[in-house]
Amino acid sequence: MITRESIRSVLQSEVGRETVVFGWVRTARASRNVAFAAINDGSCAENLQVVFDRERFSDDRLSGLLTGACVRAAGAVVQSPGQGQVMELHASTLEIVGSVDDAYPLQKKRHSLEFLRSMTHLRPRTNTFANVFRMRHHLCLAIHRFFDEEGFFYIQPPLITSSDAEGAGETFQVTSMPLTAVPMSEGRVDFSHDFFRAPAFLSVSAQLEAEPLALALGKVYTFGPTFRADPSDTRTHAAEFWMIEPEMAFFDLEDNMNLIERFMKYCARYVAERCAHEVEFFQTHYEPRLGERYRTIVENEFGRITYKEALKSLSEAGANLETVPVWGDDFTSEHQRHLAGNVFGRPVFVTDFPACIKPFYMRVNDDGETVAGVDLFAPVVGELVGGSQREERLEHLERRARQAGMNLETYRWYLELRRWGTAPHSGFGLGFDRLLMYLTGMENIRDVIPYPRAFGKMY
RNA sequence: UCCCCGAUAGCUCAAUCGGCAGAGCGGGUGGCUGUUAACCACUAGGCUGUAGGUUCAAGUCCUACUCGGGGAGCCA
Repeated sequence: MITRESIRSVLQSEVGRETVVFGWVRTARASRNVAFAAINDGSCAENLQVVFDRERFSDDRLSGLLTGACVRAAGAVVQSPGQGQVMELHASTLEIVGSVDDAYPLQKKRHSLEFLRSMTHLRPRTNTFANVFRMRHHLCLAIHRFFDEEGFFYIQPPLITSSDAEGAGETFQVTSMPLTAVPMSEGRVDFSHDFFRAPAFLSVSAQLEAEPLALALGKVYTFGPTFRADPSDTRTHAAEFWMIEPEMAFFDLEDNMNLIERFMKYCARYVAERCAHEVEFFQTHYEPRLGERYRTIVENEFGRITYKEALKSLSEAGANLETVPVWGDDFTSEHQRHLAGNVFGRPVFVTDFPACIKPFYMRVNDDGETVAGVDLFAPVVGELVGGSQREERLEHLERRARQAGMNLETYRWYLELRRWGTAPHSGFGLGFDRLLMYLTGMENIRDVIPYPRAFGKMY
């Protein structure tokens, strides 16, 4: 058994005792009488300064104390006479657990995020990525806590599905057939030889699978990976990302929006409290207005306008925009940023979109031409959430599915939910990694995911 | 997929009109010092992304490609 105390624990404890720490050297420097090493073990953002008395430690023993080396140090926790830290470890023993050679790529100085992206195995050792991944953990917990406190049940939908979830994006196909010799029959792929004896895909959304659970358990949420084969090569798209998809029986669109807003406020408050050091770090190094962003989320009510009102607002801004949308257009990222950034200066809900630009499952409004859908646009990052009240009336749902050219037989189970004990219900989807971008200020989704998968690239 | 920008030492970047390849950091050596991305001196380190072309001369201009970044579209 390895005896060891985390640096987090050391820094939170009292001075005047012996301990043992392990960690990676961030910086090291030697003076005539003493040598210093700042070591970090990932348990917290702060380094522990370890001091070596040079009468006790020969030059030879200290020579392995290089940036990146993994070390074990034992000694006394003492008050630091220096300025930069409250306490430090006065070492009695030093062991180089894992040495480094001079090819170790991480240096004391700042590296570009692009450079670090090329080494996903090493970048967690930098302050930036350690902070991102620590916050990622806390945000996950915030999400589970929020839904638990709200009376939701956490469900795990299948990742392999038989449907290609209408409208949600391109799918990755899953097969056990050899691609070099795909069984064919009458010019078509013969799926009777495939693993499931039918085409199978990686899930692009858990919504359709979550609805039946909501119509039994009341309030449920999913939180897991989603796969999209969209050839979108942008800083906000990943081929594999995590989504939060709550689904609630007896929720109309307004209930839905209220929930989204409570969710966002809860997450921001939770992270601001639990990750105060990390938030401060990101504010200092990446987004000077991050604190303001948190305050805006927590303290202000989100904006709420309809698609129609948004169109009006955008046409008034006309000259300042590249394009002005007309009825039936989807909003571009420029429109989203304008509404959230310039018009409201805070996250804003846009509701009641034309039916023709939204999927078949969104509930048709009384006007017959719009649907009870909602998007949440945030300043800087654009669309964060997409949701809707679901169409619970069988005849409406069938009509819209037919209009969309869908094979009703494939969705028979989905339609049966409306045939037997249907109920008004709503839900939404939120991109977890984008939320993390919003709360860290990181501007590329590839910098908030440990091993990003993107169009044309596996890091 | 389209548009724009970029690629120079291990890293971050300079290099004027096309005219000798530079600095800081990191590495090595020495000095100084309870130091804080320590500091000072010296030192090693380069087929300027790849392949062609123009020119007396190309890091610099032209073409193609590769890789990286940003934007658009689509979405979360």
